[in-house]
Amino acid sequence: MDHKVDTRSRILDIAEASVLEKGFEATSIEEIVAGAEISRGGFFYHFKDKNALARAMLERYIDAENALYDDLFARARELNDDPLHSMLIGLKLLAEMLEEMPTGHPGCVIASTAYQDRLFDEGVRDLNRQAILGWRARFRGMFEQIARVYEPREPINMDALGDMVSSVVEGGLVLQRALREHNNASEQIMLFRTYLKLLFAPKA
Amino acid sequence: MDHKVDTRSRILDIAEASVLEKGFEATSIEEIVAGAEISRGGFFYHFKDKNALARAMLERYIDAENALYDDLFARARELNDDPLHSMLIGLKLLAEMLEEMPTGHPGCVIASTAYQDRLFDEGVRDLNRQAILGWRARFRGMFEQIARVYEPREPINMDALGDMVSSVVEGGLVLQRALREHNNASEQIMLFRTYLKLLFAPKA
DNA sequence: CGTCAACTGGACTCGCAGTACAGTCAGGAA
DNA sequence: TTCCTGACTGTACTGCGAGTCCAGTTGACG
Repeated sequence: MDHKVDTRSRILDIAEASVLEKGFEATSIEEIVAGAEISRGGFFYHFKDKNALARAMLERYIDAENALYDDLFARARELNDDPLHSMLIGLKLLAEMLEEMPTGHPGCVIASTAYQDRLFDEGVRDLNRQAILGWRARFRGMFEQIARVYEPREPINMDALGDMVSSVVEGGLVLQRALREHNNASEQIMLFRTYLKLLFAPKA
Repeated sequence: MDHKVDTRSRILDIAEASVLEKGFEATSIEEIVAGAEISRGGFFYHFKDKNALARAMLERYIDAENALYDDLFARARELNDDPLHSMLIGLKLLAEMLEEMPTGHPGCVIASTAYQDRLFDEGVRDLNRQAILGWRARFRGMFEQIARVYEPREPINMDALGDMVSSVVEGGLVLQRALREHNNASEQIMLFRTYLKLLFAPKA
């Protein structure tokens, strides 16, 4: 456990950085082993093929993202007990966090795998799917809690509203990548936040 | 001009279908020439390399998308002269259109190229960038027109709001692809429509 | 001392991008 | 009619990256 901070994790770290920067397909095993300072054989000792690497990366990403959401909205809830206000605080924290990520955000791995479907097996695709469905359920639950206190001003499909968090993050990240700007995702989150404010605003 | 409906366009058609289905990298020149019933030499006669193909595809996509937006919002404007209401109609039409596209929507090519950056040269990336900036300007203009009639209920960054159309479409398409569902993008558009309704609702 | 996990290193196959180039073939200009 | 050119075909080659196979090394632990 000296400089070999667990080779497997080191491979994942290198791969992650490269995939975030240029995509999965464009990331060669060659450069991963060069970066991790191991041999090709060593790579295949840990991962049967590139698919297995993708799967492991996705698992890590999704766990990290879920932990992040858990933490963020738990902190937000501590700051304000009202479901709407704690959600607004959580989204603000999320936007701030996105702004502080110079290169990229795990979220884009979701999009990345989505658009390179055929490169991945059913397992990878299913991981991706389950992650998004998990976020849908998570946010749907939170929005339902809000709706119990503040009646929405317009009828809303709660599943779609739950998806909108992921959608707005993913969409923002796509813009960010394509435009080479740095705050599109956080701006989109802030717009979504304003949406919620309007949607659940008391009629009074 | 008999069965050879212009070989170049035929190549683009085949490539387009394949790229929409499985991504650019996973689309081999081999299968394109097989589909278009030409030789490998024939392909390279028309396109210097895969990059040139990507560029031509993107150009076609962007033109088509712009023409679609022109048409859609022109029709919407004919149906209602009010800027807000015609925007709401246009978004409804857009959502309906997205629902009727079984496989995919050109929009995903934007995301696709964004996430496979390094495969493409500066020209391709710039096309992508200009397209998104164009949509930003287009929608920003429309929202400003609306804001002149209906004062927004919350202060809004108009550039970001313009981007939100693209963001919500792209994000919805990501979800759609990952979840293997078929109406996420149109649902997201409809949510965005509700947003605009709330944002520009008269205070009365 | 032996064993086992965690590697190294090299040789090989295969598929795909891209290059090179010689040859074919239809149709319009001279 | 001849010649030229644009739109190809066909073949052969290089080079790269994924993935396979496997024999051998090394360090920690029982």
